Amino acid sequence: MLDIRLRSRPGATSFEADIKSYARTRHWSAALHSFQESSKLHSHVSESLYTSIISAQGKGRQWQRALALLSEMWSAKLEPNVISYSAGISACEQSGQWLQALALLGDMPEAKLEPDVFFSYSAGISACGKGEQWQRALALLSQMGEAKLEPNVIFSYNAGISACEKGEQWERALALLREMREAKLERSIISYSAGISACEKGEQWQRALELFDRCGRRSSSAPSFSYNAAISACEKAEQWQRALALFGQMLEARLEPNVIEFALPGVASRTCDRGIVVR
DNA sequence: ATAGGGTTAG
Repeated sequence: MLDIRLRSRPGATSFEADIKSYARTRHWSAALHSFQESSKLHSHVSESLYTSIISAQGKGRQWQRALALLSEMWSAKLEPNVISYSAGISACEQSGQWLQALALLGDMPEAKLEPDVFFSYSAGISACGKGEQWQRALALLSQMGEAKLEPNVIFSYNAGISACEKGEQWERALALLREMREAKLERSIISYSAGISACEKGEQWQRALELFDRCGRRSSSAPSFSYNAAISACEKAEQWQRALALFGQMLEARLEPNVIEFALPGVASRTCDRGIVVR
């Protein structure tokens, strides 16, 4: 009996668990609803719970809600910290609201918070990239340099390369890769993949393949991304033999191509009809 | 001790 009553009015921890599991399973509005219930029942809602729910709103592309929750924190006498702000910036980024993302980033010093290289800046740079604001993305990158936000700027560099890619600035993307090398920053498979994609958009398939060779395409983190970008570059340049060769290499390396990778070299219909590999 | 996002293809 007692158990049932306890369950019908769950405590804070149970709400937290519920909310997080809703967020994991992408039930954003259920997460928010659960959160609102929990706010009603408990006088105190933790910063971390607010941050989780802000993040969940971002994933559900509900940037207005995310921003509203962030300002609600102040009225609830909670102090949003770097993590809360980063979640907010990220929410704006995911919703394509680069201006809002930059506004939040700019608000941080006023709240006596120092933007974090790992998340605040990279989310802001990504937001600019998505909004086709590569100049602003690069401005943020150099702003970080001035603020001496070293050494782990790899994430931000990668976001910057991607911003150049989206803005069709392949030369600048390559320049960033070079800068990374000079600064002795580790260029991950992600850095290279973003660079390859930039070359692809700029119709520089030879350069794309050069980068592909350089990145080693070993099974580090997500090698299929770099294969994908390289195959796509060949496909755009009508280098179908090369695209097929890369595709073959992918199979040899025991990477499982997905449907799109099948489609790219123009072999999709034949191979897929025979039901090979694709699941 | 509890939260936060670095890439791509169609």
